[in-house]
Amino acid sequence: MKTLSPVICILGPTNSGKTDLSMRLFDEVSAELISVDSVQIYKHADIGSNKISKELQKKYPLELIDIIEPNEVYSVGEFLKDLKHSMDKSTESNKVPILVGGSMMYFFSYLVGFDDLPKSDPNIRRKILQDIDEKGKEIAYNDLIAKDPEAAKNIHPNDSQRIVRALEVIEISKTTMSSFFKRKKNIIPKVFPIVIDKGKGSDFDAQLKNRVKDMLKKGFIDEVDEIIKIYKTNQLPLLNSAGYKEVSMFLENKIKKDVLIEKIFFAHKKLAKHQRTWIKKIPNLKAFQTVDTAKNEIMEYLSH
RNA sequence: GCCCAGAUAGCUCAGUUGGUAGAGCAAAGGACUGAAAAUCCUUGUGUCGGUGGUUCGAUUCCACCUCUGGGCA
Repeated sequence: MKTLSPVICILGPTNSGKTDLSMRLFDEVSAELISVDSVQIYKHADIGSNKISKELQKKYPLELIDIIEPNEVYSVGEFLKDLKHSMDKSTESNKVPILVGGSMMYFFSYLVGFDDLPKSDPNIRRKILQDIDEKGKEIAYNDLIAKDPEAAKNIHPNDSQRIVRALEVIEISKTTMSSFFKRKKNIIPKVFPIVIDKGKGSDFDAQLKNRVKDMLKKGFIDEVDEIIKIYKTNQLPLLNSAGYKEVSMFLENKIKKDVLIEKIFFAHKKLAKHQRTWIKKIPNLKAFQTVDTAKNEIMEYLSH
């Protein structure tokens, strides 16, 4: 039996140097880079999700990017399965898995735990959504209180997305959603999770703004236009994500070009804020402000 | 120089038939179990441009002033 390799996790808000750090580690250790990113998962979503260039990808191959079409359903559950495969692969080839990315719920589920709820069923979901459309979400929420008061307690009456999900789980499983909740701990023998964040402030804002300008220069708008043409719809989860939503609104003439940059910038700032809120909840993270200090500490950890 | 329209929260603006004001965006904090870069929750004192006047009371009416748009010379 092989000795288990330690697992390095690099988390952090957008624009913090995660990718940089992962590539520099790759230069020095025999590693498998694995993306933890709910948008880079998608094919065609390159510029807006800040994927590294095709050129760099040759030198730094990334697992779990470009694995699904934007019109396919994907979610945390799928991700955890895919992640397991990628990790197994890297263990077999004696490489250190380096998980890097900004999808904090994915990281949270991997590091803290996740339960086997039934996966979403499009037919049942459609039925529930239709019901809400006809009768309103108040009725749906009351329905949830009746069927699963425990779950309802933790869901706000306005949060229709969660109400739908809870009703869906009940419908599929014929039991309550809360009965699944155990936060079953994943067993990770050796894991070294770190967060890199240079902090908010004017530097962060300025860099983020430049990054957004860059995206537009590289053809972000064309990218979104292309995606809408290929899949013949703009009703895709991808087009709801930070930046993609704004560009798609621009293409529908709902916002003007001169405010587009600002809107995308704000969307990304909000994303960073949301990511930081998640990060506070993840236990045992080692925090770093610069790529250098983080890299040194990780190298030191790996040398034992 | 004249005429018109503005000046209200960090930004864009609403409003008060005179009783000191509120939306969206931004900001701050938070929730989060198969859409999660999603979805949702909480938080609003701001010389209501300045100075005077009328009034019990003015951000609201009046006068003048300053500034900003636009038009005419």
